[in-house]
Amino acid sequence: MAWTDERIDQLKRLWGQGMTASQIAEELGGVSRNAVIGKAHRLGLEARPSPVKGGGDAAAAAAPAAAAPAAPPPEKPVVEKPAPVVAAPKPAPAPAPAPAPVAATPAPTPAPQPMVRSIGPGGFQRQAPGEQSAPITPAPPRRLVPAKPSADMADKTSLLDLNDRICKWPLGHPGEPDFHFCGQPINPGFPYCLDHCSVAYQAQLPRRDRRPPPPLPFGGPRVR
DNA sequence: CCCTGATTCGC
DNA sequence: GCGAATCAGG
Repeated sequence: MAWTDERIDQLKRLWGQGMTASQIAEELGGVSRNAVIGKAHRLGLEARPSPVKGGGDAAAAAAPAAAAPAAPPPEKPVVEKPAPVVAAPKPAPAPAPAPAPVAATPAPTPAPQPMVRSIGPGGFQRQAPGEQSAPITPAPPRRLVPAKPSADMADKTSLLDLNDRICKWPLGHPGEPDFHFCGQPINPGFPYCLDHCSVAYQAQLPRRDRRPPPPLPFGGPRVR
């Protein structure tokens, strides 16, 4: 994979945004983490705080000092990554000069000027070049609700009701108010009742009778 | 072990 | 110029 102008530009932006070499490599595709680092150095991009560099104090004190005051270095999310689209979390800005809520300052709200952002592979909005604050407000923690908040749920099988004798087929989606499980007696040897076993398991057809899998959109998952 | 970036060096 | 191999800290 060659370093086209476009890819070099992308490398510069992502490196500047604080993405790790691994994340950038995954984003670009077709290159290794080493390739990204090597290219970054050849381009003369600003060095990052390295675990190896300096006498320990030099890198620990000097490097973050330059970048820390305004924006702390991004933390890597603890989220697992089944897909490469989880990359590029935006660092939370320092909370010190937190802008007052919009409701509290109704008077002089400047007209929102159109902000140009590109869209990443996962649908997230990339931070615009001059943009200082995180473009995406971190999702607030979900409100915790009792397992059975209402009478509607009284006879539903909740997560806490699950045991090895009842069907664990989920009905609805986690987080929704009526999310629950089937709860019927299981088909012995399976985690689901007979009905849901018939949904969960399908007889293996002979190869010649199988319908070829539909082509995945966008060329399918990346090859690594 | 995993991760990180830096550096080296053969191509 | 490129990037795998290697180093070395977290």
